[in-house]
Amino acid sequence: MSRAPARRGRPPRHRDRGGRRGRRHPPRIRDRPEPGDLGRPAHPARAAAAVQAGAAPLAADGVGALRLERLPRPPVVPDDRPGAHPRLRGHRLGPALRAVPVSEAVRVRFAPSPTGHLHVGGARTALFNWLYARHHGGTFILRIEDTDRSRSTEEHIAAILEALEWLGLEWDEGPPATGYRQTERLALYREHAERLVAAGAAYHCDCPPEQLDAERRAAEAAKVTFRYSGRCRERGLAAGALRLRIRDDGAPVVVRDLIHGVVTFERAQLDDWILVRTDGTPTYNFCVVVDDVTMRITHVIRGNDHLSNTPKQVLCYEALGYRTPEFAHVSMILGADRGRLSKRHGATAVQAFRDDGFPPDAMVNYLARLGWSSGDQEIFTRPELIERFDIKDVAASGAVFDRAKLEWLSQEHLKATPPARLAAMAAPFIARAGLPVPDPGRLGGMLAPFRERAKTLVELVDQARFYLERPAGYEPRAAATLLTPEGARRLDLLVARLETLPAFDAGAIEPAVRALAAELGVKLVELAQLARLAVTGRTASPPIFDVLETLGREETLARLRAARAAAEAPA
RNA sequence: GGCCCCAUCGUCUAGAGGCCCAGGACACGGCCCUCUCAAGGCUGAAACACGGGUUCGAAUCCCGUUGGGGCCA
Repeated sequence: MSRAPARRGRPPRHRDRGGRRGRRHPPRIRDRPEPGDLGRPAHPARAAAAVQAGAAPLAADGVGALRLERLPRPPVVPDDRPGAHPRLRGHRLGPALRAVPVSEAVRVRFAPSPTGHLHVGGARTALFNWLYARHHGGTFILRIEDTDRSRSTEEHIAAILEALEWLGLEWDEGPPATGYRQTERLALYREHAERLVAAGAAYHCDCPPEQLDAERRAAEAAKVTFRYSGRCRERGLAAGALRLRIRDDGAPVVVRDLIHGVVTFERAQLDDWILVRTDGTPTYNFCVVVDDVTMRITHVIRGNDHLSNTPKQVLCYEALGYRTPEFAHVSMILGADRGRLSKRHGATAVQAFRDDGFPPDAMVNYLARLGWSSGDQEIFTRPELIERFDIKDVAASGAVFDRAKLEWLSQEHLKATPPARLAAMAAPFIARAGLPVPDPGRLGGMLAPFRERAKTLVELVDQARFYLERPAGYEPRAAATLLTPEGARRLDLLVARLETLPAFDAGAIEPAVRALAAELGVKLVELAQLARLAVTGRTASPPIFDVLETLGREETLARLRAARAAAEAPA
């Protein structure tokens, strides 16, 4: 029996909206650069940066030539050209800050900390990166941020890789190759720190933590932002924590974000933050900048919780003489109470969903639709996601995780899964239940009718269980009304009819049973439910005549007789 | 506390000043189909957080309030 494709053919409908949208709104420069833009002279600053990057490409394992002079600040002009990025329209930007056409060289990364399992929020961030890379034919890089040695473990790393593999988010660069863990990149951080010091862009500070804490508390009491006093700025110390020297010129720090538009931070809110701690360990924000620079990341797509860190990082890029990547801060996934998603809201680990029997494609579909949309379409295959994904369609607001919708999508994907594939996906769950795994061909036939009845593979295997073993008992309430002396008589008649049937298939069984029902003067449902209970032990199953056919004559008769015996036994 | 982000049905979202007394989907209710359970078809209820402004016209732009979230070695 052929199944409708996942999309269930509702094609031209949303083309309306999409098409209309396409007509009414100017094409974005990311998609189609305006011809007029091509001849525009590049801004000197940008050109310089491009030359630097191009002339001295940095390998992931090397530093390359670093230039430490500052980029001149571009003049500020409104970016209201028709091709301007929709999220950046109307903002006042310098040309060097304007959206540039996406080149073929898109490089994105997912950088989890191995301090726990991969949770759905991280998975969605990884997915958006992956989709962006695949959509643009770019490179998806996996980097392990394991500088927090006390909480990072090999087990977590393995679990994260496993979860990503299960989701099908294969990475182009990353483990097991070396150079993609921060602990393997310490020399890089040291080198960059030294260069910053040599250029006078960073300085050492030996202010004791107690003093800084006191100042922090004082600032809080005075209801102002805590900023480092700058006491050690000009002391020329050779040791201590390393701080970035922020030029306090009063100009706001501008973060361009592909989801949030332009976000400005007052310079007065920023201070000379610490790049390297007194004990020599680099801080998170410093590592991220060095890593993203040396890995030549073009688009930083990450969680919203990093937006507040971004101005600091931007200043660090500038101090290093690098142009900043494009940023896209994806909203967080929330629990039903709109609070941060946590275990008390239910499962959050990707692997828990795998174990619950969700197909990876369904998980990917759900995660993609959480905060992203493309017209009215809900069900997407992987290629469709890659084709349609665009950061401009990612929502800026947080999204509540809704398991019910995931379950619906799961069923939709299950319905579109060919029997052979279904058998392969279900086999591990059958084995886990301690049941024998039939050969794939036969199993596929058994499981196919359950696709529209089960939300997960676990449910599916449970419902199909009667194919894999004889019922251990009968559903009590149904047994009380069906497995009676009258039921025993009917089972006898059923056995007699089926025994002599020339062909044992649904097409032959159904008329025989209908005829028997007519002769007995009972409704078909009486016999159907009786047979169903006898053969499956339950009151719900796929169409009973199909079930009998799949079970085969011998097994059917054996189960019918067993039920008859149970009906005769004293209740 | 300071700063930043966010705000359309219960949930995910569409929405780019008039196509909107707001569309789709999940979940929920009803009807149909039916050997059970599903699936499917039809259908119902359900939202622009609040207050100001701008405008002939605001879900949409601006300001504020409220609420939620995040960051602050």
